[in-house]
Amino acid sequence: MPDLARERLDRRFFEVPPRILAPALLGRSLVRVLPNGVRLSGRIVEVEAYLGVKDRASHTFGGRRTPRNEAMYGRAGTAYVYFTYGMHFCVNVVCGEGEGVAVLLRALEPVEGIVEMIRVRRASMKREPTERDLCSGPARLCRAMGIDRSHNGADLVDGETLFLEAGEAVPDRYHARGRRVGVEYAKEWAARRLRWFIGCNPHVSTRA
DNA sequence: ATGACGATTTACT
DNA sequence: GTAAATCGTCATA
Repeated sequence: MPDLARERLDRRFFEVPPRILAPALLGRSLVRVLPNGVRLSGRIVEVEAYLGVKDRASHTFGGRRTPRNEAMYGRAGTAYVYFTYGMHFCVNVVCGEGEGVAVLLRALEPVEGIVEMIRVRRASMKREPTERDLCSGPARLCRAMGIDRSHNGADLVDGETLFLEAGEAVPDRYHARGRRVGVEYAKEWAARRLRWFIGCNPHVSTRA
């Protein structure tokens, strides 16, 4: 019989507002297939919604549209990968209807390819990484999963190297919410509770 | 051409 | 808790 958790999420799943998609992504699987065929995956345990042109914390705030954020205006189910702080990549799931809205993937619980993830993450740390160090942050998970500039604009619905599988949705009663991280510059938008995570999960980036 | 700034992570005090 | 690392991007000139 088919393994329902390994079914892909269909396009319609992503064609919803970011505040709907964000919590719906908890418990789903982000899958990366390396050039050598090795499969890496993680269960999504923390996300943030970015509400587009009206949201001061969003890269598309005020209708800003540049080569960098172009992918964020793409069709629902597109990956928006950006480079920041001169050294880190972060990945978003574009949603809505081409209006520049997306959900940032902030933390995963490693599932497949953990040994490979440890090997990669070890390179950027002085001490030996623990399993909790691997994907507990938006840039950490990209590093561990081998996600970079080349995945910007990739299709997470039909893609071959980076995509989402159904996994198992997390019931609302296990959801925790809070302010988004690192967006203090966004003034009143910084206080909005647009971050969702699995409250009891040790792989989230921060619990606050 | 220049300068300020990150949707972060790491190590160190 | 604080500070350094590090550079692509974009607004300004």
